[in-house]
Amino acid sequence: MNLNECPCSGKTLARLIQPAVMAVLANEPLHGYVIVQRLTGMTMFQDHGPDITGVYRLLKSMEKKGFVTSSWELAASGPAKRRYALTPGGRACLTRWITTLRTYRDAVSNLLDTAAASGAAKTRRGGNRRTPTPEAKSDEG
Amino acid sequence: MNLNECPCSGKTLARLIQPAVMAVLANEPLHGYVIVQRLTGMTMFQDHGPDITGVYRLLKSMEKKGFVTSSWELAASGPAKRRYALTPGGRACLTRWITTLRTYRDAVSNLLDTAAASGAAKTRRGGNRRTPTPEAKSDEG
DNA sequence: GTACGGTATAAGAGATAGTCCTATAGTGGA
DNA sequence: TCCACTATAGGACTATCTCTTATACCGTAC
Repeated sequence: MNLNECPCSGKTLARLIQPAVMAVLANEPLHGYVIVQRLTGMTMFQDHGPDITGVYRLLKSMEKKGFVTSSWELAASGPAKRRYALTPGGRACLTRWITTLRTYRDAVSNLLDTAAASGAAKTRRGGNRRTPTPEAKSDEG
Repeated sequence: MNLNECPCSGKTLARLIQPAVMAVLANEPLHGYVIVQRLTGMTMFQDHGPDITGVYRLLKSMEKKGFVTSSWELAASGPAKRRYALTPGGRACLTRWITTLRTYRDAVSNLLDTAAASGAAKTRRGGNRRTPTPEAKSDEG
């Protein structure tokens, strides 16, 4: 029982790299490496950043699905870079993601309410502040 | 390119079954089947409900990790039921989940902002914000 | 002139999580 | 007997994610 190995630590909260990549690509075509840097600055990857291999792998699969296109960029100096751009299909996917994310955020809030109402959060004593939440009036607890 | 097979459809938005199960178990010990029914009523599983096999599988793994305990309940009629109860360790995990979920909700909001700001949501017309992207003038290929 | 770190891409192997299909067992109704 | 509902669960598969390792180019330090 090591809570640091548990998903509750927040380390493995993912499954959202796809929309995150699409979101940064929606602004402008970028190289994989730059995408990773952008993602690293995002809230969802705060301290650790996404796995680089995973991002490249994802970009490959996204290209296969037609969500992005890529082209090699040969600069005068430095290694070749692959430049990824969002396709109209990818943009449609991102648009749908936005709806999904709203639902998701809602679901997480709902889950938070359920969890908080269960009393699991009451580890600390000293008067659980009677939050004026709507469920305060329900006859539960 | 079938968006119905894409995670953006919201079908595969999961990874949160664990805290959901813990949240419903925090109130009272329950049978697996009842847990599934409770989950089905939650926002995050609105229309489809969780996979039953997955929930039983999860409960097993949670027991192995020490987050729940189980005991067989032999009623006068009907098949034997396994009754799951949250352990103190499981409760600690749930408490941590609450913090994680807040962070997660925050991250999703942040991602929503990024995605919405990218203009992906602007499927409707109404004057596309004049954002002459830098690569509009460079002809890279 | 090579060792090191940064930029840039990517495959292999494995872990984890979740879904679909199937199997079991008891109860009750048509 | 067949079917539906309650109740639990394994097998096989897929998707996703991580860890390790590999490559190639570049600049700087020693």
